[in-house]
Amino acid sequence: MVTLKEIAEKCSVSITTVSNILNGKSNVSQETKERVLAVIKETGYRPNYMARGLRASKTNSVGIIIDDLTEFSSTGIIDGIMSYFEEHHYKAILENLRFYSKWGTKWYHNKGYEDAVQQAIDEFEAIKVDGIIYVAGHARCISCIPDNLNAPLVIAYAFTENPGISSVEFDDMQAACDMTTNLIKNGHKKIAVIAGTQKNIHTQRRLEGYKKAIKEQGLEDSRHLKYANWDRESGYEAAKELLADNECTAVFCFNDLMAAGVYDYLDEKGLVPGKDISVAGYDNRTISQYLKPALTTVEIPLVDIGRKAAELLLNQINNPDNFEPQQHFVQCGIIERKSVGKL
Amino acid sequence: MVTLKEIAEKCSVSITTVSNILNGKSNVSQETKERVLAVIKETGYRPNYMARGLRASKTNSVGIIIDDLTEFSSTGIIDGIMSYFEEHHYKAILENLRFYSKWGTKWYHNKGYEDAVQQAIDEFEAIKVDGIIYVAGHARCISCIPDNLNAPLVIAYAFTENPGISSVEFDDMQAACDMTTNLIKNGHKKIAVIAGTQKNIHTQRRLEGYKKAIKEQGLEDSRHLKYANWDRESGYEAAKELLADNECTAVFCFNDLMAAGVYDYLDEKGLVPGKDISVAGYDNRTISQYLKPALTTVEIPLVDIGRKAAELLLNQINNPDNFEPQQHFVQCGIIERKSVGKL
DNA sequence: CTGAAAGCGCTTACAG
DNA sequence: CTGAAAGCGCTTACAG
Repeated sequence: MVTLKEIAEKCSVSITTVSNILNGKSNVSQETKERVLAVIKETGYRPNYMARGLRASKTNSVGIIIDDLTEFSSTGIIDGIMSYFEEHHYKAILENLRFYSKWGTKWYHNKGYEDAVQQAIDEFEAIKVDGIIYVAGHARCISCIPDNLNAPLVIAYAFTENPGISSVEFDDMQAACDMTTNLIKNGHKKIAVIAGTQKNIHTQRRLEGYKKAIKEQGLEDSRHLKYANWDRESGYEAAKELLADNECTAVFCFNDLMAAGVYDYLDEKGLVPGKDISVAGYDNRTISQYLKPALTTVEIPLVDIGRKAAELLLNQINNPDNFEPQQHFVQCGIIERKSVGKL
Repeated sequence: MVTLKEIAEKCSVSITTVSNILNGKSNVSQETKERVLAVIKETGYRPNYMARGLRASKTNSVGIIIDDLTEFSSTGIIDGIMSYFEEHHYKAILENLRFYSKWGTKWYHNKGYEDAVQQAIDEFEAIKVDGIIYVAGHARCISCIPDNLNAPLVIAYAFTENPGISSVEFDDMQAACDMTTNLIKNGHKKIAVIAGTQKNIHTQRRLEGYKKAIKEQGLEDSRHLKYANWDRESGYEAAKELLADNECTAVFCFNDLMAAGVYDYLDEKGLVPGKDISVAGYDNRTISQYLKPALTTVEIPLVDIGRKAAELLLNQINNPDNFEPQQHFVQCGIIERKSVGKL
């Protein structure tokens, strides 16, 4: 490994001068600069990251902590974060907590998880990252972020009650409202809803959005509501109960997986989604365009969430003193496909 | 930030002693050890990663370079890599090259990509990782790995002609052979194949497997072969041409996306997959179980590929002198669902 | 414009 | 069992 010292010797200058050139200081003569730069190029010299990080306070790197990389939302958000930092010449390092893989879907009941988060933050601080982004696997109030952080931290896909920490989420409530309104505008007056698990924040927000739309459009609140488990089977079971009385002309599922379960039920009954009964999903997962007919659903702007989180973090890094923590909400879009029919 | 020096002062011992305790050296009295450990705990001291890395040669961290995180194969492989290293107390750092996102599916025609790989390797060497895993987005011969590596490197999901570098892939040929045999055992004698792009290595290997099975089972090579583009539309188009003459009773698609295209075509014709015509896929992507009927396909053991790559790398790190580079092939499984019927 | 020197927080022979 | 000292490769006042 070539070092500063060797470059300095080769050029017969001091290491200070080489360092100054490397760091774009202006106090070096054009002649030496060119000479040194040539040698640097020729030797393939790269500054030692450890030494630099040890000495300087800034490492130009940020840490990303992620609940679980295999969650459907993760890669999009990370891609957004990484694209933003790439543009701004920051290095992004990923720490994957693997909560779902290790502990299943109910991992947040496992108290050990807070220690794991704490430890990940500690490690990033030990590595001296300039900032940290915590990417959650689902919306929730995150209470395990310590107060005495050495580096700025922003939360993506969840929030916190700590007033000093920024977060970026998507506008879950409004998207659910928009989708419901869309259903109503298509002539549906009795809309069943297959919600997620009852205490889940996504469930609560989407339900709120649904109710808002119902109210705005002057409809009555449906009694056709089932809490389900976010998966295909529970969607199927819920459909079986909800649609038995033939009262509803549409079903709003709070995710695409449960919508697939509704398709299963309809299939079994010889009913066609979008024709006999309309169904709407949420998430715009890949499967939604492979279902037949293709599923009308809500698109969550994952990449934008990632980019926005990165932007907030970078602002905070660059203005540690006069930044304003903010709770940012990115808007979702409705993807209209073939599963919602006009009445 | 608490430092070694502060701990030492608090305990009235030298920093050497504290360092020795931290690194599990045995030459410390039980009494001092306990006293120091207590203070370390109390102060929440964490060793400075930079300082340690600068001084010691080993950082207990590895770098993962990935063509593109958003490829379907990426998260599984990475999850495998990270689980292995977590068990062995290594830190894994991810660098996402974002080739597909930046340059589309044909990015490897873009010569700039080799520089990007080179640069990623350089950066990891500057960070002083103990080793590097390169996770490819699709199988190919990787020729841009420099010879003068400072850290061991292993390739996952692709290979190289450099004899000193280990790689781990899956047995593409054998899986295609197995799937074809499965089709034949179900009574199919005329099997159409919708291959991927012609020069692609997956295409070549799968074709080889298909031919091997045909030969082993004493069948004649089918004339019903189309090269397609790996996507749904091209699968649809290929099906249209291949199935027009009603000669084939089954179609083997070299990925699930194209199989979905075949479903589209069959649907249009009022034909039922698995009943009127059998169809097999490859990859076992999420969509394959949401297609109707559920798609019989090849499962690629992504997590195993990741874990194996991690294992090979760790072996090489621990035995830099007497390790044997190897080309490892992980076996695939066949997932039998509903799209293949018995004749 | 240039360089000698201190120091970032550790680890590692080495001496006692 | 314990510690003084050198040194990893840089950056940063500071002096000239």
